[in-house]
Amino acid sequence: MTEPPRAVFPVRDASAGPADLTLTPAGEPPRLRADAARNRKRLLEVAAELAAERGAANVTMEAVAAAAEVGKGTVFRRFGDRGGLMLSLLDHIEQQIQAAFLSGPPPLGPDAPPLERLRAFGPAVIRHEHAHRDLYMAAHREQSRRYNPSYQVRLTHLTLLLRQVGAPGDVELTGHTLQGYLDTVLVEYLLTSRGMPVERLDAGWHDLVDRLGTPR
Amino acid sequence: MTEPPRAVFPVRDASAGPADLTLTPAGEPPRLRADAARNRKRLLEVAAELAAERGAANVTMEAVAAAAEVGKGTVFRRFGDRGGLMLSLLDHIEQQIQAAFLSGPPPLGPDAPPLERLRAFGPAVIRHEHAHRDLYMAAHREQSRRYNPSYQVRLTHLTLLLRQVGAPGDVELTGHTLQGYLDTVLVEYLLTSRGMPVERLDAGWHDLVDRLGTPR
DNA sequence: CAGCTAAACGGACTGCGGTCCACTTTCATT
DNA sequence: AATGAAAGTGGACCGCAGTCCGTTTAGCTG
Repeated sequence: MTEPPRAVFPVRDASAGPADLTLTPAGEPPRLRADAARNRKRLLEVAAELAAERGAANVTMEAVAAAAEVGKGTVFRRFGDRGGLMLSLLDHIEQQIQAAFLSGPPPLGPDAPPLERLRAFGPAVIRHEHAHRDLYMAAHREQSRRYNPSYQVRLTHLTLLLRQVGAPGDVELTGHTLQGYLDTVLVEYLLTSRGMPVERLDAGWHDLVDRLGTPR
Repeated sequence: MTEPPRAVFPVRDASAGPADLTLTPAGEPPRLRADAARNRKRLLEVAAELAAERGAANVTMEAVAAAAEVGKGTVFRRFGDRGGLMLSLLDHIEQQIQAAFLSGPPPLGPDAPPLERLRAFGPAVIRHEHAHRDLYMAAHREQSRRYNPSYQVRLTHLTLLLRQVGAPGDVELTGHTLQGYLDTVLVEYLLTSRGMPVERLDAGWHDLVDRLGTPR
């Protein structure tokens, strides 16, 4: 419960009515002391290594501490809990897709018309999450902080696009609905347990966007 | 990992294409030995008591075992893990709402036209989940088994109704989308953390159903 | 009713997440 | 350079989920 705000894009909220999201305290991280910063970096590196070699689900806090040659308390002080560590690991990966839809090339990025961006969003996220499912699932398991900064960024983005395409109704709720469709656990369940081809999920997304996004 | 199938309504699946859901092994519970059955019952009673008095989140497996005067191993043998116990506790509660929409009075039950049932479903579930949020949240925390029998029952019901109202597109995926909107954690977040009035969620549901359910 | 086997039982044991607190280090101030 | 306080550190410690295995018991079979 001590972890400084995650390195999520600042996102000055250009939309979202009552959504002043207290979750991202907005100020930049309260600078760490030199030794702390060094340790934080080492911990993340080591944790990423361990996750790569034995799967994120099998990374224990103790192992991370040991491999980084610090005390266990240090890991907890820095990341709060296991969920915090996983979220921090995810940050890096999450930034890739954030960059893609906030400032990348069309059809995802800002140079495409809103409807196209909206349609492209789903397939991109689905593939991204699937590619990094190990970490996403592990982070999910520690449900502390669902509705974390990443979620908020995606939500803000979706509601913005929805407004731009003239979506009717309660745009914020529609955003949550769309996010629900992209939920990692659901996607993984459909792809893996139910064996759906990813194209079917894509089609489902396009349908959803068409129905929820168009002015009717 | 030993828990016998939950006491969910058999639900001879009248719809659901590739949904032969292996999750509910369909056969009735492989009868327990007399002592085991007795203990199972005691354990559930005791667990419900403890949950009522100290909150489901604070019920430990050991405490349940102790209060029921059995060994810890017995609790685990019976319910597999904490998630299994919580799910079993929820069963009882879940059956109430299942009964309501499978065989209760209109507008939820079978004597109302499908579109009305569909529209009534959301508000009913939202209120139900909210009323029992303690258990739903606790059960959720043990994410082992999301997409459990209860989920499947709701899904089957929703897809059936969707077909009856002539919903276009991929009805199974639409069912998952609707379920996503009713996800306990999301609902709780919106109601509690975001302070939305429940009527707003109701309205969102009606909108969603209208948009996804009507033939366009 | 005796005998047998699969099921159930109990509780010691392990491993991990998370807390606590006495001690050390950084770094701003003067 | 000295110094004081805030920040950081490490590791013993705690509680709980989940496992393991030697013992007990239900309940069939003859």
